[in-house]
Amino acid sequence: MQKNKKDTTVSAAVIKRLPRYFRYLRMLLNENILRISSNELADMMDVTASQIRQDLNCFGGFGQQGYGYNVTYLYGKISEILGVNENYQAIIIGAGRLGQALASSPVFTKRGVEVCALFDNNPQVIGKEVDGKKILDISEINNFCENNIVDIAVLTLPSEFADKGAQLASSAGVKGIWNFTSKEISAENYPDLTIQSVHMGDSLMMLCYDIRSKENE
Amino acid sequence: MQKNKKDTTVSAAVIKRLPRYFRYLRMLLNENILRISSNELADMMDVTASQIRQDLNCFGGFGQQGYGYNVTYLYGKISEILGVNENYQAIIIGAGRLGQALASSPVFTKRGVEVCALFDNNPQVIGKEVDGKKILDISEINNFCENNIVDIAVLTLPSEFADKGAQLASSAGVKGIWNFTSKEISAENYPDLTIQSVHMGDSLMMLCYDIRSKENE
DNA sequence: TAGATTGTTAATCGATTAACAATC
DNA sequence: TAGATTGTTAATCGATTAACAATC
Repeated sequence: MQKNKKDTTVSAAVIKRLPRYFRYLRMLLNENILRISSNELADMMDVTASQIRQDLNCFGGFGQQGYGYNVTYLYGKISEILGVNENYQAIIIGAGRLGQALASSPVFTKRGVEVCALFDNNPQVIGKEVDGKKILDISEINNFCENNIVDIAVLTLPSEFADKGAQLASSAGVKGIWNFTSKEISAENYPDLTIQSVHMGDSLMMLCYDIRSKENE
Repeated sequence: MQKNKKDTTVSAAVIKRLPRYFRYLRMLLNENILRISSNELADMMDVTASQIRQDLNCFGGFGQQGYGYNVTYLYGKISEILGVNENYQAIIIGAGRLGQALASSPVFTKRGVEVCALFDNNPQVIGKEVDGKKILDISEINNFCENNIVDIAVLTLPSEFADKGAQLASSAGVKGIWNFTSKEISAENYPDLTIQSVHMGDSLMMLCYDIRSKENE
């Protein structure tokens, strides 16, 4: 079998930048800008044109010499790479304030992910609906996942139950975990799962660090 | 004036790792482990001992040859570096579901940051209290910040109002913005402010990418 | 064809790792 | 003192940038 560009692994550094390209390309589309050169985009995004060309070339030649990049086409390609068209289905484990906030936020729909249900163990919220999605009893999670395609489990339960949530998600057979707790989910414990942690707390601490170092200048 | 280690700028790569050290050290303290070598910590965290020693040495010699690191002391130092003891005060701009969720979450208190008020323009929520914090009318923001010390503004309003929120925060005189919208806040427009964006959506997209690339293996 | 801009190779820069002397 | 482990320098590795030939 021939090995083409798409088969080779792309470095994490590049992957991390893809969502940002996605955001900028969508902005350009919204502004009806249909053509852009790596230099123009580089100016907008405050990176080098070289980096943009290198990054995009990890996935294939999306541009055209002498012309630049067709924004619609490039946006489509990046969307494809990031799985925006896969229509991934997500469940939210932990229907407290954060879980409910996410359920009704555009963060999923904007990226082609759909929330199909929430789960909790609190009788006060079980049975409720958030943005048209039902909050079910946590004990129904396996049953639900057998009867519905579920790709992603979002962990929005208290940090002390993070691992319990991951176990539930794992045994329910999801492909990935989107972790909002402050605990790390050990990848070794869940070899079949892909895990992404938001770690909002880390972000807050970096903000505090930056504030302090600016003050001490 | 003598230039000491603390004055030299530390690379962003190192700073990004500090909150993780903070989390692991707190875990160790909770388990009453009061002494640790770079090798042991490296095993726990799945990084190299060399990296740990290099990272910590950017801020000073926190260890002791032949002994290792005193966990209590090191935790204190990292906390200090990250500003955990500064008692920073935060306001939340946008008291929708996400804003209210954050207001009542432990993400702030665990890191020594205090939420002192929320702001919104929706009469339905103005006057309400969340976890003991008042939701005030957005028009009172300047007045509030004049009469209270406010270091951080948390942006949890709809993305289309991100820049409006940043302007409000800026004119109210906060030091830093913690941005939860999907829009980027241009640092050039707010030279006096420190900005940290969570970009949850980017995290979700990377999760989707990883799921896809695992499937295509 | 001439001009523009990509795709790609080569050069540079920075970050990570290895090694070891200093020292508790 | 001997053993352990740091702090720090030197070597390696990877990521970013610069340069330019390919080509639209």
